[in-house]
Amino acid sequence: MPRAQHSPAAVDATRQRLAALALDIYRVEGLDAISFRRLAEAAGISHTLPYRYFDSKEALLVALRVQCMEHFEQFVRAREPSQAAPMPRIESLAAAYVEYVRAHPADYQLIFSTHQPAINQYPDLLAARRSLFEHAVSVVQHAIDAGVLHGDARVLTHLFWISLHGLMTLHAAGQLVHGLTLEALIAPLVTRMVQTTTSAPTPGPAASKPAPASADVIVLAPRRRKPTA
Amino acid sequence: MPRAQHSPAAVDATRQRLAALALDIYRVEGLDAISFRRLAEAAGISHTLPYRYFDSKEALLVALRVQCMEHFEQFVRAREPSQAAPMPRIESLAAAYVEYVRAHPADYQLIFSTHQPAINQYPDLLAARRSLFEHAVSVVQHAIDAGVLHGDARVLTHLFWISLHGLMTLHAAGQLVHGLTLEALIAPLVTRMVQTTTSAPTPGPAASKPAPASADVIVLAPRRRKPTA
DNA sequence: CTGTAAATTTTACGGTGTTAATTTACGTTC
DNA sequence: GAACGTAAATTAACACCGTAAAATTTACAG
Repeated sequence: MPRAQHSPAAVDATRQRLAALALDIYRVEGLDAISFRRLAEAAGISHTLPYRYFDSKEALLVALRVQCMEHFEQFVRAREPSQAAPMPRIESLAAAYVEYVRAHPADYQLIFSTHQPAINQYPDLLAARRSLFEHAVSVVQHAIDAGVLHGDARVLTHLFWISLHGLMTLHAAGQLVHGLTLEALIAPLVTRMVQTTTSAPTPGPAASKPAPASADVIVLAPRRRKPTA
Repeated sequence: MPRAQHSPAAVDATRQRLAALALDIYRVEGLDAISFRRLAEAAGISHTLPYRYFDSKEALLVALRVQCMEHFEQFVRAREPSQAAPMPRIESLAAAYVEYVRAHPADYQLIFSTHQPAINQYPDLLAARRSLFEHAVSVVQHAIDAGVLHGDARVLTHLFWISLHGLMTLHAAGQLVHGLTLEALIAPLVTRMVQTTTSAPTPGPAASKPAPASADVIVLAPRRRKPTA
């Protein structure tokens, strides 16, 4: 006798539609413009109905981040050369990364926004990040297998990513210091990244097993201390 | 006849006091807990009086950022070895940077928070950032003058900073991928940073004058193309 | 048609940033 | 010392916001 429940698929579709709408609002008017009431108005529904699709505003923002991350991954994957030497593949990956941030700086800022719940608390976020990261790892692993890179693929990938992210997050937020542009920094950065890892077979103690650093005083590996062995 | 105006010094002092109070709230309860009403209550004043000291909430947040940046610089300067060889000085600077973020992750996140007005729009922010950056530049310049580093000091400093910032911002936001820790990444990162710049005298075309890149297709400098000269 | 449960809207509460009106406090002048 | 004028500070008000609960509409089985 009761009214039939909406199919989970239909609910998911509406959730997607709302998320897409919220993303539109974000892109045009910024983060502060995102609100359930505004979103509901844009969708032509009452201002509490979004609660059927998102547990809270935080959940909505997480959904937006996931959406952006998936788009990011798809963007990067689409620009990957099908057949290429290992290092050019890595460079293409880096180039695609940069290209994405230049094309969608706001989306990138959303993905890596500070003051956001830790990624570990949302399985969807974790999965999206993992997918993107592991893709990069596979490209790096390919270079390692070919003998042109040396070290642990995940650590190496993370090192590459750290540098790229540092540059792109500053660029997207307009925080590069005056006089220095993305164009002036990206080339030397990538050059250094690549050149370091290809030439040096990761000198034992530092890369494979970093200094214990259980105490919080010494953070950097003391470079002048000779290996005890 | 009129009531005496408060001296600018007294007004500044109160502004400082309110900013310090807001920073306390932020550190304990996070960004969303910062509000004029909450701040006013903590300061024992009416909820609109903060407008005497800050044009808007955005201005308050900017003041907090400036406050954190000044503390950051002071923290780093205090840990600088007075006399040391150029490269150890740079390493100490990097270590101090890392130490600060580990000790005050929330403050660091605030300084570099995304979705904040561009730094160029607030002279105070610009000055604070400039001061911190130029300090680092001087340390790098010292190494260049000693002949142990090669290249443009500002570009080189920015490259160092980008990598450190990439790592620390991910660390502070809890966004490092699972299994990889700050401790495991900081040593190889710094090792690579240092090693690259000391060994390579910045191979002409890439570092000094990056590829034109007026079109937005090619971003990376094509590494395999030999210098025409 | 009717009952019933799901879907949706309406109502309500406490909180926010911000502006305008109002009150308070104090130095100057009579 | 009382009255005045102005700066300081508070109060009142508005339009938002997230969220919870109540009220209502809607769609379908019988």
